[in-house]
Amino acid sequence: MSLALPAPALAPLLLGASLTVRGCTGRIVETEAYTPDDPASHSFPGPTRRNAAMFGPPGHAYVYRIYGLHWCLNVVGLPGHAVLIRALEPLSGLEAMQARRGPGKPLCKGPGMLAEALGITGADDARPFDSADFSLTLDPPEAYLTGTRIGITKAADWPLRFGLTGSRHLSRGF
DNA sequence: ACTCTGATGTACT
DNA sequence: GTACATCAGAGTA
Repeated sequence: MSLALPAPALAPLLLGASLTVRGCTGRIVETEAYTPDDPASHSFPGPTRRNAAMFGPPGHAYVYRIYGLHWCLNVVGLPGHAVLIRALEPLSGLEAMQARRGPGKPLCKGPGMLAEALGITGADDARPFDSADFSLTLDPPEAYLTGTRIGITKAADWPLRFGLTGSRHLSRGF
């Protein structure tokens, strides 16, 4: 299945998918869609050095730093379209994730947390998801939740947040 | 449970 | 200088 899709179609398709990053695996339970005509999207102003991967080939990563401290992982679809991976259900490589996150901390309950748990940094920007380091196996859900995106001020009412129904691993409820 | 705030890098005005 | 696709810790209740 090609990932060359508009973000609002790709985001729910990625729910349920198994994401493996260098030996650690999690099931994607929460995503958000960002499109080129969306004022909240990094692609809105057009291509720049930072967002270059968002305009690159589909099925690659777009990784950026947020608030100076955390990394966030996206899957690129059509040019200018990307899907932010917001939460995972940890499946394997739990010890490595725990070691990177620290004892007692949630592993993948938010975009910054999952990037830290999986060891993702800016070095992974533009990395393809069919490489030795990254792999993605789709398993689209029968049903999913829709809501408004978190932590943005522009286009705050656009219903572009998606989650797996009933998951206990969402960053927040819907 | 909640609200407030500090940390910190980049891109923008 | 200001705004940010965030998280953790401290405080209040």
